[in-house]
Amino acid sequence: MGHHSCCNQQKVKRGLWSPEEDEKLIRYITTHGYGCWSEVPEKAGLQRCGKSCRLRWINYLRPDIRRGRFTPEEEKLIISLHGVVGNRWAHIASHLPGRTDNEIKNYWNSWIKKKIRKPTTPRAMAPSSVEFVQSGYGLNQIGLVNQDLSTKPPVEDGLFSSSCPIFMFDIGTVDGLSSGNARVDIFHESAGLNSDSWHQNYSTHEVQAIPPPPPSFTSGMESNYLPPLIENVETMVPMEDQACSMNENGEIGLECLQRQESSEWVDSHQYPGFLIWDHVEAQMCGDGVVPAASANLGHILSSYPQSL
DNA sequence: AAGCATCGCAACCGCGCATAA
DNA sequence: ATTATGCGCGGTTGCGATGCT
Repeated sequence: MGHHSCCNQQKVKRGLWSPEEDEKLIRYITTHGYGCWSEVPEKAGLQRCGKSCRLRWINYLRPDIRRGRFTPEEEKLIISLHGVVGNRWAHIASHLPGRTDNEIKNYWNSWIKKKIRKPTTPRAMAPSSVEFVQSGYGLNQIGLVNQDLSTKPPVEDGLFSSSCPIFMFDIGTVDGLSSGNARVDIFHESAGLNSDSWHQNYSTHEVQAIPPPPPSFTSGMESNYLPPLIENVETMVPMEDQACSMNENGEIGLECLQRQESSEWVDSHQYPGFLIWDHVEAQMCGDGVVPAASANLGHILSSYPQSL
C-alpha cells in the first residue's frame, strides 16, 4: 500500500517546464481533455508524471487562468476568507475566479513575510467583552474556528497591528440560542474602500461607533438591529463552513461554503448586510439559497456595511 | 563590479480521501 | 474487507531575479 509516488518511475523529467513541453500539454489537453491525469504524459508524449502535468495545467496553462497582481478587492476577499477558513487555499481560490490555490498561497506567504518585518506596535487586546480583530481574524484569534491553530502563527499580531479593525464583536453579552458557543457578533467595514484607504483609515485602537443602520439594511431588522428569530430551524452550518465574500455589485454576504451531507448550501449568499456568526441557523428555501430575511442570525448586535 | 541576502513563485512532496479492483 | 490507484490539497523546497552592501 503506502504511498504510491507517481514520480519515481524511469526517466521522468522534473523541474521547470520547457515551452515545448507546455505546448505538448496544451495541445493534448485542448483536444482530448484530461480524464485521467496518469494517462496524460504518455498520450501527450511527455516524460513527466501525471501529477506534474496536472499541476502545470491547473496552475499555469489552463486558459481561464488570471495572472498579474491581485486587486485590492481580491486582497480583501482573501483576507476575509482566510480569516474564516484559514489555510484552505483551494477553498479560498474557489471564490476568486481564475486564481489558483498555489498563487493565493504564495501571495499570502510572501505578504506575511513582508508584514513580519514591519515593526509592530504592541496592542493590548481589550479583555472586556468588546474586542477588535482585523479582517476575519477575530474568529480565529478567539479560537472559534475549528482548525489547527499552528497554521496561524503568532505572525498575525504583527501582520495586522498596522491594519484595520474590520470586525467588532461582543462576546457573551447576549444570550444565544446555543448556550455552548461563544457568541460573536460582528460588523464589517464597507465594501467600497480601496486598499490604500482601507489600510490608512483604520488603526487597531479605533473604536468605531455603531452608526444607524442604512435604509437598505433595515428590512425586517429594525428593532435594535436584531433580526427576527426563525422558528423553523432545519439545519446548522458549522462555522468553518462560513465565509464572507463580495459580489460584483460590491455587496458583501455570508456564504455557507459547504454542508456536510448536502450540496444545497453551497454558495448560498447575497445578503444586503454583512454577517458572520459563530453558527448559523437558517431556514432553507427551495433552491437552497438562504435569503437574508429568513436566516436566523441569533443575536446580532450590529451588522451592516458602514457606508452603504 | 562582485558577492551575498532576500524575495517571489513554480514545482515538488507527502498525506488524506475517494474509489476501483 | 482489503489493497491499489488516482486526485487534490497544504506544506515545503529550490532557483532565478532582484536588491543591498
